[in-house]
Amino acid sequence: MALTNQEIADIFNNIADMLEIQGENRFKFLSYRRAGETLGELPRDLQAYVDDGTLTDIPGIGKAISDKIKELLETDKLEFYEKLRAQVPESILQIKGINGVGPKKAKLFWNELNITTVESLQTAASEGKLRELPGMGAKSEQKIIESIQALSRNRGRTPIGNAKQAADTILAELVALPQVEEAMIAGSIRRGKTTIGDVDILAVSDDAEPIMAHFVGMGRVERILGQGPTKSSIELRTGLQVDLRVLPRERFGTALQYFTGSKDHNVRIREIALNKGYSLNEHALRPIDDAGNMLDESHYVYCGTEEDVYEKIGLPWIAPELREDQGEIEAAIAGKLPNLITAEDILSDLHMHTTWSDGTLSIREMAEAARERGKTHIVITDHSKRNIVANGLDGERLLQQQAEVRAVNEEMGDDFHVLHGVEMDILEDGDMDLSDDILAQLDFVVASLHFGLTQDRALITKRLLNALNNPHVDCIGHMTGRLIGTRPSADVDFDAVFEAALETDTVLEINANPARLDLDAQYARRAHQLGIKLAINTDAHSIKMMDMLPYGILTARRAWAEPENVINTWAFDRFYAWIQSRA
DNA sequence: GCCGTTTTCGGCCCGACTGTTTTCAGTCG
Repeated sequence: MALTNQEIADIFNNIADMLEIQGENRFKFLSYRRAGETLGELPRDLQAYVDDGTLTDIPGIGKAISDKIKELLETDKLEFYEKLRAQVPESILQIKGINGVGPKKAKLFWNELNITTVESLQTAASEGKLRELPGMGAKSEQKIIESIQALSRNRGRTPIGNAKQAADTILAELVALPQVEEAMIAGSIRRGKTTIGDVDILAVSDDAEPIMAHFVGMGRVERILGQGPTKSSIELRTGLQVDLRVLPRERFGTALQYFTGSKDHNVRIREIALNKGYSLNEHALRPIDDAGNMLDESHYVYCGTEEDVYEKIGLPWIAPELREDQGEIEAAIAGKLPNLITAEDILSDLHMHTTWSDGTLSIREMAEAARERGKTHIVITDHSKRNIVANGLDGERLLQQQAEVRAVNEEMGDDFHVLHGVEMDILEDGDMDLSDDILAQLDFVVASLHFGLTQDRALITKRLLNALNNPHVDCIGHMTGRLIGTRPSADVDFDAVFEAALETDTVLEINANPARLDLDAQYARRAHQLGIKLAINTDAHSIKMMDMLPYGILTARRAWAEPENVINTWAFDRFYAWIQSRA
C-alpha cells in the first residue's frame, strides 16, 4: 500500500522541524515545510504526477524533494529521514509544538536536561528546573506549564462553522463598543478554509486601549496569550485562539490584506511590492530609493482599502478565497482571474430533506423557506430505504411522496418550482438502493455513500463508478463522506471518478454543510478544471441548515468555480430542460 | 532547497509581543 499524500507531507513537515531544531539554514527547512504544505493540498495522488513526469512542475518541488518523494513512493522509506531521526528524537517535535516553545527552546531542554517528551518537560517545569536555564525564568516556565495544559483543551484545527460562530459573537461585541468604527473577520475564516487554526479580527479605531481591555476581559476568555497596544491574543474556553488587531482607518486596507493571508500569498505580494519599489507591511507601502534605503515616514503610502493595496502594486484585487499562492498571482498578472460565483447566483437547492425521512420540516415548509431565501426551484431528496435510521423511503413511499411534491408544486404558483428526487444510497456491494423503474420516475437523483466508508479504494471507487454509470443518477452527493475532524474521507480514486463524471455528464456536489464541505475545494477545483459540472447544495434537514449555504459558496470560490459551471445558477427552464434531456 | 522578462548564483517578507535581557533573542503569525 503506497503512502498517501498526507503521510508524505507529514514526513516533510517533520524533516523541516528537525532541520530547524538542528539549526539548519532557514531557507532549507522552510523549503521542506513549504513542500509539506503543498503536498497536503494536491488534488491527485503523488504517484500520478510521477507517472506524468510533472512532479517538479508543482511549485516548491525541485530535484531534491522530488527524488525523496519518489524514494518514499517506491520503498515506503526515506534514508535521509531515517538518518535525521537517529539524530533528533521524533518526540521532540511535540515539544516544539507547544505554544511558546520553538526550535531553540526545544533544543535547549533536550541538550541541557535531556528532555525529549512532553511528560518529562512537564515534570521538569513543575520541579522548577526550567527557570535555571539561560534565557529562561519563572514566567517562561509558568507559561510552558499552562501551554501543556492547553494541549488537552485545544485539539488542532477547528471546523470553519464552529470558528465562524465564535468569531461572529466576538465581532458583534466589539462592534458595539463606542471606540470601534468598524470591525471585520480576517484570516482563514475570510478565506473560507475548511478548518481554522485561529481567529483573526481587525478593528478600526484611534483608541485601542479600551478595546483591548474589553477583549481580554470577556467572560469566555480562558487565558490571555498576549496583550499590546495594537495586538492582543486570547484563548477561549473552547480552546480556540483569537487575535485582535486595532489600527487607524487609513491603514485598514494594508492591515486587512496583511491579516487575511495566506502567508504564502502575502510573501509573493510583498515580493511584487519590492519589485515596484515598496516595502509592504500591515501599516503602509514604504518607498525604497535606488540605493535600497527606505524613505522616511513622510513618504509612506497609506491604503484605506484592499483594492488600493493591490492597485498600487499593479494588480487587480484578488478575492480572499483565492489567496493561497496556488496560481492566483499569475492569473492576476495575466488578467485571467476567474469570475467567481457569488451567493446571489444561486437559484436552486438540489438536495434537501423533509419529515418524510429525517428532516424536521414538511415539503411545503421547505419550499417556502427556500423561496424566502431567493431560490426559484428546489428538489426534494429524502433518503432511500437502506438508510433505516433516517426513515429512508422505499419505492412505494417515494411514489406517495411524489404526489405530495406535485401538489405543493401546484400550490407554490408559477414562479417557484418543487421537483421530486431522492438521495439514494449506493449500497456496500455497489448496487443501487432503488430499482431503475422507480428512479426513472424521479426528476433528479442524488446518489450518496453513507455506509461502508472504510472500504478499500478499489471497492469505494467501484461503488461510485456504478452510480455514475447508472443512467438515472444525476449527481453524486458528498462524495467522500467525511465529517471534518471526526470522520476521515473514504479512499476515492479521484482520477477514475472524475473521468466517469465527465463522460456521463454527472454533477458532483459541493455539500455546503460546514461539517462536510465535500467535495473539498482542492478536488472541486480539479473537477471544475476538467469541465465537470458542480452543484452547491445545503443537504438541509432544517431551516437552520439552509442558512449554511455560504460555506458551500466559500468552498466553491476556493475551487475557482464560475457561475456557468455550477448548475444551481441555471434558471429553472434551463435546469428542467437539462434533466429532461437525461434518462 | 527552490528559483529565474533585472539572476543557473545569490538571493529568498515583515512586524508585534514577551521575557530576559542592559540591547535583544525567541516565538508567533
